Order: sequence, then structure tokens, then C-alpha cells
Amino acid sequence: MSFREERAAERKLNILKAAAKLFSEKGYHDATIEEIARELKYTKGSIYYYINSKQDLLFQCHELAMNMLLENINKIKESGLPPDLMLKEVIKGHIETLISEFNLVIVTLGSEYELDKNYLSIIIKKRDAYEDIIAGIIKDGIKQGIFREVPVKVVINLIMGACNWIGRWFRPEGPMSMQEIAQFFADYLVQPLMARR
Amino acid sequence: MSFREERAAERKLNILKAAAKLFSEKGYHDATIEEIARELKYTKGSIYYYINSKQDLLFQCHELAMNMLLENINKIKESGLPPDLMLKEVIKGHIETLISEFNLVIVTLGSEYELDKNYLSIIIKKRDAYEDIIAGIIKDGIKQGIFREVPVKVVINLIMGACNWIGRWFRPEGPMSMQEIAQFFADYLVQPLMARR
Amino acid sequence: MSFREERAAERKLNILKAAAKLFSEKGYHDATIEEIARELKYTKGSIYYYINSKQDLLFQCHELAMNMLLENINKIKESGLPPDLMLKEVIKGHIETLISEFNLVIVTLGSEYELDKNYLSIIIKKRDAYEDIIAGIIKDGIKQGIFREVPVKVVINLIMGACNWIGRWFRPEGPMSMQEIAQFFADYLVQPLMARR
Amino acid sequence: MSFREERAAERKLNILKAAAKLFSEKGYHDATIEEIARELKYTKGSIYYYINSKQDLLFQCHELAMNMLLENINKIKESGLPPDLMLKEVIKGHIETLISEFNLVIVTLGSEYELDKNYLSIIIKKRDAYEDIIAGIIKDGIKQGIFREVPVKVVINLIMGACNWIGRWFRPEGPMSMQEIAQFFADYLVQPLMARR
DNA sequence: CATGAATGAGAGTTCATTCAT
DNA sequence: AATGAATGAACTCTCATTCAT
Repeated sequence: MSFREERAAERKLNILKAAAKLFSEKGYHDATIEEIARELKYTKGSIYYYINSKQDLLFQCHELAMNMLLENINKIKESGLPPDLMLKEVIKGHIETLISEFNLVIVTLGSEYELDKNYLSIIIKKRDAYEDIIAGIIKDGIKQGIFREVPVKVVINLIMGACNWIGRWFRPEGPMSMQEIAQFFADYLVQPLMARR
Repeated sequence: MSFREERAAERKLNILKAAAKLFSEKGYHDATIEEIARELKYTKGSIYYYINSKQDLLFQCHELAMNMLLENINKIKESGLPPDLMLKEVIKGHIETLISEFNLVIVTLGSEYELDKNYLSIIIKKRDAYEDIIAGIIKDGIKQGIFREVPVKVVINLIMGACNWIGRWFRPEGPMSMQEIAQFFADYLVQPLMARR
Repeated sequence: MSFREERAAERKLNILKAAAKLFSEKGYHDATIEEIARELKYTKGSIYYYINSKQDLLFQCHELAMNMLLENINKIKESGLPPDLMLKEVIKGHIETLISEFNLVIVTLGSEYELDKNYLSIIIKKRDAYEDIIAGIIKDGIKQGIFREVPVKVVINLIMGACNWIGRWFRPEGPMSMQEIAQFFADYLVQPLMARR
Repeated sequence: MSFREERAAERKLNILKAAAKLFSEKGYHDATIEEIARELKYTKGSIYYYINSKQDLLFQCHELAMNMLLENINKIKESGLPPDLMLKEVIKGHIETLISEFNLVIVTLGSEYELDKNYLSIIIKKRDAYEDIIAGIIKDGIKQGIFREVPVKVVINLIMGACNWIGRWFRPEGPMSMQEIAQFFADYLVQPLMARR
């Protein structure tokens, strides 16, 4: 990558982050291109040198966030941990990514219907891949007798809901740290899966 | 209420439901007043005979939904059940209201930042009242030794997240019925609260 | 006039006065039919039993005001006073009508361009008649050597301007009464007309 | 000021003048943004690149006009003329500004109630400053024994009314020129102020 | 007589997007 | 690479007016 391209890529990333911030604060529609530009001390027109459209911007936010989540889960998948511990790691990693890349991930979680059909199907594919990995872990656990029999999809949705909702209420200045919350959620959500001995 | 007033109230409710449907399908911004009118075979202007503004419409959807949830939880609070069973009833009731009044409740859960400050504060007050009742039940359970010690707020957020997320994935034609899901969630989410004996 | 017609006429006058009040307070456009109706505890629809259109309402305000002014000046014309005193009476009468029928007259003086062409031409005819009478008095005075030679039209416009502007600043609670102002204006405005001896 | 900024300022002034023309011809409400745009061969939307709102446009017309009048009167105040001649100069200057910047000034004189409270208070402050200067001149004249004792405010209102009304009837093609009218008004309106010797 | 209800034409305004420079 | 300027489509909202009951 040439110097020029590098600089362009960097600027694009900045635009993405500024967009994500505003999208997550005010919603896709109420965040205007003008505001995004102002945030970066660009002018409205200049932005269009780097992006194709506002939709495109939204899509790339979604994509970036999903890639982060996928990267994280793939690492965990390789860890060789037993299913219950592995699932806990997944939950903790999910929450930690969610909070540390707050703006980006919140956009993904809160603006589905704003995405055009074509873009949306790409994102959904990634999300499905993500959930499939989780499903694999749970099924493993069941097969090994560590987890009891459960409707896997439903459990995943339950877990994802609990975790994703964190974006709505988490405040860094609150009484529990990100790590404490992540640990608490992991324990709370995995426990009912465990088979009785 | 006179015949006239009754009919007017009914029409207003219809408008509210049509609005909720479109808001939940396309989001607040992308649902236009014109579409809402078309849905009801009204004209754009006529809608404004019943409402003050689009914001107002959104607000009233929120309010209607919150009132339904509050009505439900208040009934359960009076039931005299032990905390664990009561909490399960709350979860089941929440999910059932959510699904049967899908559009309305989804609007409430998914469009916070679209609401003007003044309106929002009213809704937040209602939501706080709702969560306070749940907090009361959990604290009761802890006091009675039925539930273990937990950070109450965090647990509520966990439960609410899991439940509210249902709006994102539930399909009536899916393998589990609304009641089955509600029961499964209630059991799954209450179990980790139980004190070990 | 039958009882019914009488009542209708009375109500129409009330509507006219309410309209005049609102027109003068907020301007023709910003005063809505709804407000006029509310002022009279009618409903929007009912108003239309008595009037044809909002334009019509405006026109009739204009006409009523002009008729009052004409009635007044015609009485003075018959008085047989010498021109200078007669002109002073006209000025005083004009100002007193203006103030005591404030709303009505203000409408006439401040919303010419709101009137449709057809309506406007009728009002302008009346105004011309009014000014012609004043012109007659001044010309008389010149002929009799009481007034000096002046461009009559210009003087009339000067006098009318000074008087009509009163609607913009007069406050009944101010330091001078209506009569004092009227007398002061009459003296001030007639003096420069007097021929030197 | 750069070339670009200069052009932008010029365009803004054009918009102001076009707006003033239409406002004075048809009144604030009946003049639409679309018409103003059409007058300048712009599109409706483009206008908003230069202004914030229609109200803003009206306000700026008011302000521009008041600034012209103030500039004029301030120059005269410095002239060192005796009060009677100075007052005549003020009247002439007022009339000449009024006529040569017809549209702008007429807007100011005829659309008070169209201005929002906040805007209006700014304009009223300027108008008060203007009238205070005139008041100063008259009081000077009284103190020097050149003018007789009069209620100053009332006289100012009388003079302003006579002058401002000119906008309603002046036609450049009429028998008297702007200068002749201005001179006539100045003489006519100052004479009754003079102390008798 | 009175009115609740409905209508539709039109206004102001916003904003993503484009483009010449 | 950047930007000031312009555009037009779309949207919310208002209100005089009509009409069945």
C-alpha cells in the first residue's frame, strides 16, 4: 500500500468512526453528513471523496463491527477449552468488544431496518456465521453431557439479547466495571445450561 | 362517553396501531405520515385531525405500550405468589404482551433516541416504575432467602435484555409457540437466582 | 327584519368584531378561522353559516370601518364651519373613530395587500370619496384665502399618514388622552396651512 | 474579504432585496420562498444555502433598513446645524432613504406582527435609538428657545407617521419629485414647532 | 342551526448528493 | 484533494373550506 493509499485508508477509518459515533448517539437519520464532516473538520463535499453514500457509511460500520466480533470468536474457538468455559469466554469477549467498540457495535445492533436489503443480507450472513459458531459450542457441550438438552437457537437468542442490551444501560462510571459485568453475565447465562449431576 | 367520542377514540387507536406497525417495520423516520394515512385509507391531512404531530404519534405509541406492560405487572404484583414464581409470571407476562402487541411494544423498545426530551422523560419514568416493581420482587426473594445475593439492577437489565430481544427474532411460525418460549425464558432466567440449599 | 334575521345580523356583527380584533392583533394570515370561532365559542364549521370566506370577513371589516369614517366626515361637512375649523374637526373625528373603533380601523389601515383585487377596488373607492371630501375643504380654504396655496393631495397624504400612524403607538394608559392627542394633532397639522396675514 | 466571500455577500444581498420586493408587494405570508427563488433564478432549496428561515429573511430586511436609517441620521447628528435645520435634514433624509430603498424600508414599516418576538425586540431597540436621536434634537431646540414647548414623543410620532405613510402613496411618476416632497414635508412638519417671536 | 370530520392544496424546510473549480 | 454552491426530492404540517348528519 502506497503512502497515499495508506493516508486515504486512515482517513476513511476516521470517517467511519465519526459516523459510528453520531449514528449511535442520534440514530442514522438524525446524524447528518454535515455533522459527520464537521466532527472531522471536513466539509460536506469532501466526505464524498472517501465514501459513496450515507448508506455505504452505515454498511461499513456494520461490517467493521461484525468483523471484530468474528475475529474475537474465532480466536476463542481455537482455544481448546471445554464447552462451558469456552461459552463463557465467548460471552465475555462479546461484551468486552461491545463496550470497548461501543459506537460501532451499537450501530450494528440498533439500526437494522435502516440498511438497504442488499447490504443487510451481507451483514446477516456474518451474524449467522457468528451464531453458528456459538451453536457449535453448545451442541458440543450437549454431546459431551456437560450441557443439558435445550433448544439451541432459542438459548443463543436469549444470550445474545441479554448481552446486546448492555449497550442500552451500561455506563462506565457505574458501580460495576466492564469486566465484572462480563464475568457476571457469563456465569449467570451459562449456569442454566449445565447438566445436573 | 358518547357514541361520537367512542368512534373518535376508536379511530385514534387505529391510527396509533397503524403508526406502530409502520414505525416497527421501517423505523420512525422512514415511516411517513402519508403511508400511515394510506394504510387507513385516510388522507395525509386527516391524520392531523387526530394527532398533533408525528412526534406525538410516536410518543403515544410508547405510552400505550408502557401502560400495557404496567397494567400486566401490577396485576401480578397483587397475586401473592412467592418471589420466584412471581418473577416467572412477570417474565412470561412481559413476553406475552411483547409478542401479542408486537408492533406497539417494539416501537417502545427500539426508538428511544427518536423521542424528544420531554416526551422521553415521561416514558422513562414509566419504565423506571416498571423496573422498580421487578426490583422489589427480587429484593423480596433475597430477603426471604429464596434468591441468592445479586446486583439487582444488573440482573434486571440482563432479564429485560433477553426478553426484549425476542422482538428481533420471534416468528409465530417458528418451532416453539409464544407460550413455550415464555415458559422457557422464565425458567432459564430465574434459575441462576435461586439460593443453593 | 324578522326576529331570525335580526339574530343572524347580530351574530354576524359579532363575528366581524372578533375577526377584526384578531386580524389587528396577529395579522390576517396568522389569525385563523378556528381562533375566530373559538373567541365566540363557535366551532369552525358554524362560522361558515354566516360568512362566505375568510376574504369576505376581511372585506367586511374594511367596509365597516370605511363606512364609519364616511358617516363621521359627512356629518362634519354639513356643519357650515369655516374651512380651518372644519378641517380640525375632521382630523379630530378621524382620530377619535380610529381609536374608539381601534380593531376595525387598524385592519383597514394595515392589510391592503391581503385583499383580493375586486374587494380592494370597492374599498379604494370609499377611501377616495373620503379624501375627496377633505380635498374639497382644503380647496375651499384656499379659495377663501384662509389657507395658503399647497399641493392638496400631498397635504392630505401627510395628514392622513400622521393620523393613521396613531394606531401604531397609541396606548390608552399613556400620558395624553385620546381627546388631547386629537386636539394636538388638529392644531399641529392645520397650522402650516394657514395663510400669513 | 476574499473574492469568494464577496460574491457570497453579494448574493445574499440580492436575496434580501428580492425578498424585500416581494414582501412589500404581497406581504410576508403571500410571498413564498419559491417566488423569491424564482425571481433570482434560483431553486427553492438553494435559497436555504444563504438563509436559515423565512423569518430570518424578514428579520434581515428589517435590520438592513434600520441600519440605513441609522447611518443616515448619525451623519446628520454630526453636522452641527441648528435644531430646526437639523430636524429638517432628518426628515428629508428619512424620506429619501425611504423612497430610494423603498422595498426594504416598506417591509420594516409594515410587517411588525410578522416578526417573532426575539427578532422584533432587536428591531425595536434600533427604532428606539433612532427616535431617541430625533428626541434629542427637538429637546435641544426647546432648550435653545427655537422650538416651543411640545410633548416630544407625540410630535415624533406625528412626524414619523406622516413620513412613513409616504410608502403607501408615493409614485415616482407623480407630479412632485422625491426631493420636492421631502422638502415640502420638512417645512410643513417643522413649522408648527417654531417658537413665536 | 350547528358541528365533527375530512380534505387537499400548498407552504417551509431538510439533506444527501453532485459538480465545477 | 478539497470545497463552496446548488439542486430537487421528500417530508411534516397548516388551514380554509366543505358536507353529511
